[in-house]
Amino acid sequence: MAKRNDQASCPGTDRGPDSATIRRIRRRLLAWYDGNRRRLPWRAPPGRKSDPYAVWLSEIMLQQTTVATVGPYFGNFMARWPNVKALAGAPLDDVLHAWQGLGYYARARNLHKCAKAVAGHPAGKFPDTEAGLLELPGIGPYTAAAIAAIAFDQPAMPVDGNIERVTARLFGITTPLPKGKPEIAAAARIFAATERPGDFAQAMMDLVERI
DNA sequence: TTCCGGTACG
DNA sequence: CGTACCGGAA
Repeated sequence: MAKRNDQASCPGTDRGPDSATIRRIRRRLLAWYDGNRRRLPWRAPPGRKSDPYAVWLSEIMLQQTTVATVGPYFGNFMARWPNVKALAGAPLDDVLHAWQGLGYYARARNLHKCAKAVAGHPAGKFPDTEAGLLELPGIGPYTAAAIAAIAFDQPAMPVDGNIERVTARLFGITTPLPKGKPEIAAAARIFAATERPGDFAQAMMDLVERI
């Protein structure tokens, strides 16, 4: 990895926000988040460490359902299976039944499979890197980045359709999708390489509600 | 009623 | 790379 091979030889695709712009947007976004962050059951209070199990569980549920709907299900799961070991030890049928109403039952199966995989590890804990998380059942690129950032403060940025919209808005990127996707992804990625990756990710998520 | 969406799978 | 999954929202 001696040299960086960007698209300097490809005219028209090497655009990106300059560092001053990025710094300005960072400050603005974090300041906004510090004053407007949503209080969510799976979200740790400011300054406190979040529970990776809770973050993982919520992210899996939120893949397919709104915050309002997930709320009660998340509470039920946490009350019944407070940690990954408890969930791993539960009968699959119980998990599927508790999942009833959320849809995408393949994910409930993967949830259970993932819990068993994690609990089966020597450490019995979730991997704290994006790459490690990505290997687990039911965890794709988006969820791996979300958990890495929120639970472990790793420099990762989950990018879904909403984050794309927010990023495009923040950086004034007007290139229409899907053509502007690489440009937007590049901007979002720069965001992640900062000191408060978890807060950035959650700020982006919360900001969606205000756009 | 159509459209939308992370992930796994074909 | 396209499709299925399953409910909610438009």
